[in-house]
Amino acid sequence: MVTIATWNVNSVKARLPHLLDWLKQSQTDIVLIQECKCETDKFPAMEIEDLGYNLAIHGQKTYNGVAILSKFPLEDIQRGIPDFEDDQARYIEAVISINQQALRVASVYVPNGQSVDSDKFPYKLNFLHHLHQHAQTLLRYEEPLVLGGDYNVAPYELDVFDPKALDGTVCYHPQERALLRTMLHAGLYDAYRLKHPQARHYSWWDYRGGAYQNGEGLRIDHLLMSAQAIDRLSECHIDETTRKWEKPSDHAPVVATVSLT
DNA sequence: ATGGTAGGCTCCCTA
Repeated sequence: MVTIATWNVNSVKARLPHLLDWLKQSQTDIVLIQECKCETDKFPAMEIEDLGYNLAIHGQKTYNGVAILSKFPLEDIQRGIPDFEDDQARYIEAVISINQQALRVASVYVPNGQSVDSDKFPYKLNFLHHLHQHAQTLLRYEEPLVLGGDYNVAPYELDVFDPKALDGTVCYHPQERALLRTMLHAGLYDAYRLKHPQARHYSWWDYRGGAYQNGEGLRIDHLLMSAQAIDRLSECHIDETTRKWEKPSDHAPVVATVSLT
């Protein structure tokens, strides 16, 4: 059994104690993290390596930044979506060898978009378009594939606390939901939703307005898997433990267990 | 109620 998680940590330096504690207690094999908010050479690599992880980092100062933590060896590291010019560090991909079997993974941080009338919103749609194009390329390999990350999109009504009020706002706008659902209809499977078809469980809660205490969240962090990976999925859950800790990330980890021999 | 909180970094931007 191999466990794989995605977690937007909102600053790897500010969240290092939480990250280390969570890694120790959860013993997750592969962790895809987003919003590291630090340059590659300033990444707290030693503390994480000391817990037995290999690292692939695509860092950036102040904003963005993604990384892959893996107890198995990492190969063929790719930074950025191929054929997509982007000065923001939002995508890193690697091949993980597990008992001579290849599992391709990526840590993805889709732009938030800020608001629908912002110029960041078309950038978000363009990013999703290129992510979809690249996913199509990867799916043609017919391998176990996990594209995990903060997608900043809640695909269905069940994924937001107030679908009527939020309809048309960023993270729940028809255009971005359509783009994410295009990926889901083109051969990628949403691991959490597959295992919990009716559950209303969120992965992100705004820091503002006591959103977590009020149960006002969105399910925007996803583990999207190819058929070859989803066929081996035995379990998937959202781990709210860390969201209850002092000074938490606004996101909770999404964790899947896959049987790879 | 056009706010609220958090992180990084600079007196503001992003989420």
